[in-house]
Amino acid sequence: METLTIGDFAARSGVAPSALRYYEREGLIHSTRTSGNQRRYERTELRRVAFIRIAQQVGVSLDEIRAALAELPENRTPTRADWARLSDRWRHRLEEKIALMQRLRDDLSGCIGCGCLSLHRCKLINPGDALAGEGPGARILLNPPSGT
Amino acid sequence: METLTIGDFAARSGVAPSALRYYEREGLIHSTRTSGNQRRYERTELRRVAFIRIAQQVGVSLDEIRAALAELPENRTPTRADWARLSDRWRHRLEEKIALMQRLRDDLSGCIGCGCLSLHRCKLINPGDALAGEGPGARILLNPPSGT
DNA sequence: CTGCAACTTGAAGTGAACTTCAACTCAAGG
DNA sequence: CCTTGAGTTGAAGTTCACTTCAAGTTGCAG
Repeated sequence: METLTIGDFAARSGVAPSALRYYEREGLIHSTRTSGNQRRYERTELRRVAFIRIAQQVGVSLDEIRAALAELPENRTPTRADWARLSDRWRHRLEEKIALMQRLRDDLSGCIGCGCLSLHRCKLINPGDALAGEGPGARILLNPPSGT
Repeated sequence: METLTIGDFAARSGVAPSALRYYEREGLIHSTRTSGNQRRYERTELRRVAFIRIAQQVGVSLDEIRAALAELPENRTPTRADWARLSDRWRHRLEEKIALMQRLRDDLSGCIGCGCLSLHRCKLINPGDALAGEGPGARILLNPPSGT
C-alpha cells in the first residue's frame, strides 16, 4: 500500500473526511487522484495534518497555518530539516503563548480578586501603563505587542 | 458619575457596544436602564467583562463562561472573595492549558522533525500508546484525558 | 459481472461570536 | 426648543471551520 484513501487517511489522522476535503479546498493539504478521480494521500501528508491540528490548538487560524505551510518546499517532499525549521518557528509562538498564559495565571487571582480590574489601569491588562493614550481597553493582554 | 453609558463602558472595557449588547442578551453581563430605556453599567460590571475576555483567551466558550459567572451571587455585588474563588478555579484551567502547551512545545520539534508524526504511534499524539484500539487519531493530545 | 461500501461534487446548513442595518428615540449643549 | 451624537430594537449578515445532503461514480470482494 503506497497511498491512503481518504477514509484511511481520516482514520489515521483523526480528522473527518469532510474536514480533509475542506483543508484541500483551502490549500492546506494535497492529494493525488486515481484514474477514477478518487483522492489518494501520501503518508507524508499526515505530518501536515498533525501540524495543522497542533497549530489550531495554539489558537492559530487556518489562514495563518496555510501561510506557515507555504514555506515548505512544493516541488519535493519536505525533509526532516524542513519540518524542523517550521517547528522551530512555532516553538517560539508557543513560548509566547505560554508566557502570556503564565502571566494570566500569576495575575488572575490578584487582579480580578482585587478592585483594580477596571480594564483601564491594571498591570495585567496594561502593564507599565505605557499605552494609556493609545486607545483604551484590554488590548495589551489580549493582543500582545509582540507579533501581529 | 455613578454609572457608565454603553459607549463609555465599551471604551473602558475595550469591547464593542454591539458585543456588550450581545453579552447581555446571552446573560453574561447586566445593566440597568434609564427612564429613557438606555443602558447604564455599574463599574463592577467591568470585572465581569474582564473575566469574560480572559476566559476567552484560554479558549473557553461563552456558554461555559456564563456557567462560571452564574456562580457569582446575583442579589449582591460580588465581593473580592467571590471573584477570588472564581479566579482560583480558573487558575487550574490555565495550569492545565499551560501544561498542554508546554508538552506541545517540548515535543513539537522532536516529533514533527522526525519521521514519527504519522499521528497513530507517537508519544506526542498518543503517549503510552494505551488507547491504540480506542479509535485512531490525535485524540489524546488534542483532547487531553483530564477534563471534559 | 454484480453489488455495495466508499468515494465524488457543489450547495446548503451549522454554531459560535459577533457586526451591521434600518428605523427610531433619547440626552444634552447652544 | 432644536439639533445632533449616542442609544434603542429586531432582523439579517459575516466569518470561521466545518458538516450534511443529494445525486451520482468508483473500486473491489465475491
